[in-house]
Amino acid sequence: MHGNVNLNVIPLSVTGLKAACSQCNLRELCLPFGLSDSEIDRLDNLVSARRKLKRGQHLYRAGEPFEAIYAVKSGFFKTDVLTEDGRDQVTGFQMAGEILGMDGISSEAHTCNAVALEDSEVCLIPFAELESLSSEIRTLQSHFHKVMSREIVRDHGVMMLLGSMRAEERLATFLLNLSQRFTARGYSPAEFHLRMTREEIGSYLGLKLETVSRAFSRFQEEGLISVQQKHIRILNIPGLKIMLSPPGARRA
Amino acid sequence: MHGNVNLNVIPLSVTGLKAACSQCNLRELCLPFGLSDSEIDRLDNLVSARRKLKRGQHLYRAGEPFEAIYAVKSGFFKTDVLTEDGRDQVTGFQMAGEILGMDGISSEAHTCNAVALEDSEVCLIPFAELESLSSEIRTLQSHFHKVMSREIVRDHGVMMLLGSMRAEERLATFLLNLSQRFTARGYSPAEFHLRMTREEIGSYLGLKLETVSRAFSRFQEEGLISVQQKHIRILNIPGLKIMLSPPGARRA
DNA sequence: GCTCAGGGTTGACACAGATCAAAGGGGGCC
DNA sequence: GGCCCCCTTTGATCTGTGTCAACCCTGAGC
Repeated sequence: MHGNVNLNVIPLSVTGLKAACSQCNLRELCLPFGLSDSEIDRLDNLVSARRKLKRGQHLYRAGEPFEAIYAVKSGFFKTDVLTEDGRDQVTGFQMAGEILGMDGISSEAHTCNAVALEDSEVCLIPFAELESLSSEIRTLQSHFHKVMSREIVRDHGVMMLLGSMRAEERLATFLLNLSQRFTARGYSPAEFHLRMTREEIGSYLGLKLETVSRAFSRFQEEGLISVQQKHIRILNIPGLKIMLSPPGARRA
Repeated sequence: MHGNVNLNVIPLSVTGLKAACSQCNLRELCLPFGLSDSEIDRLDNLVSARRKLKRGQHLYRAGEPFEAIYAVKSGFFKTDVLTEDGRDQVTGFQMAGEILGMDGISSEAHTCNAVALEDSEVCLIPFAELESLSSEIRTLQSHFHKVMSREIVRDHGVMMLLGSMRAEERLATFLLNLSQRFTARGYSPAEFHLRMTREEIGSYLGLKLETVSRAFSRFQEEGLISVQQKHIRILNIPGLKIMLSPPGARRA
């Protein structure tokens, strides 16, 4: 049902049909973390398919039946939720090694939309089979629980950000978080391309796009970062970290 | 390690040492949901102890080692997270049948504080044993995953609230959410006591206590609710629901 | 190479909610 | 039963961010 468009457009996606966690350089970040070689082989049988998405394509939409979770193999995603009255809120950005779709477990239907922000590839993990296997492999069960729990902790961090930080603190937190996640994946901590628009950043941070833009400009004026459209270079990481405390505390 | 103070103060808490999910009127809301009688008996062996807390006592604190999750048997809790610079953010309020502590799974240490807002009682569920049992009882495993997922979905709702609602929409959402949860527990949908202060409500909703107080006053002027300190009566539930759309959409 | 559309930046102004301040009121504790 | 502290309410003012608007830049498509 899902994926037809994609398969038509990119027949070569069959190349990667076998997911092969055992061969994947993300396995230490992703679901296989902590498993033995033989356990990873069993996980390989479960993670049976990949799916390629073009920029702008939906991986799933709110309301669709939930059947699988997804591990980002490459690329970049956003998730967002909509209210009846049309407002939407970006709830997260996901990069390689991160898991998408766990919100759907509770009601057996997805509760948010997941959209590729660049051409991307995901590994499809059928959820019923994951539950079966995790009741046999205790390390897998335990690690999956940790992945879900980490999502809860991450959400609490976002609540903190939205509930009690000012605009520049939010943006600094966001940039440092990206930096840290890129670093964990072997990329530069200081230089990266944003895959999302100012509006999407704003939605995630509870700000309007103009406020995001002004905060970028201000950081640039202060020599903390250099911004050229979506290309960001962090010039002064400690300086950015100082932005995380409220202005009062900073001057004191 | 934890709980010493409590045990010293209230020796009678031993009364409830055996938790007995099978006898609990919350079992349809709580972890045992969907289990057969014989499965519930096995869960009973696992949920081996209860713990009583006086108002203001901590169930756990950020940084403490994580060993168990807790089901609220009676009473009312808040959870909050702190930043280094001393700001805190209430991340949730928990009532009977709800599960506390899942944030601690990921790092094997609690990442937030849980505080009783009134004299309360929880059932202690040792996590390692829960994982063991859930790999044997598939319905338990599946239900536990749903409970964690529901927490993620709830967090997304809070992110939506914090990221894109105005003060009165936030408070209306909050009141309707409480109303709905009290209803599910057999209490009145329209009349209840708030267990938390205006400041705690404000922290949860990303507002200052004065703003919360003013929004209460405004709802009262408009005849939507009646407020006497912590006693709330909702007079016009449909009217409150209309507050959930932004003012522009309301008048249109 | 030009045009066009969508994203981004910047400025002026408005306003929701924060901040500061002062005064009531209720519940817990002695 | 009385006192005191904390919570709450309300008013006045301030300010960070939203809103509205104009313009610029860049990259895609013709």
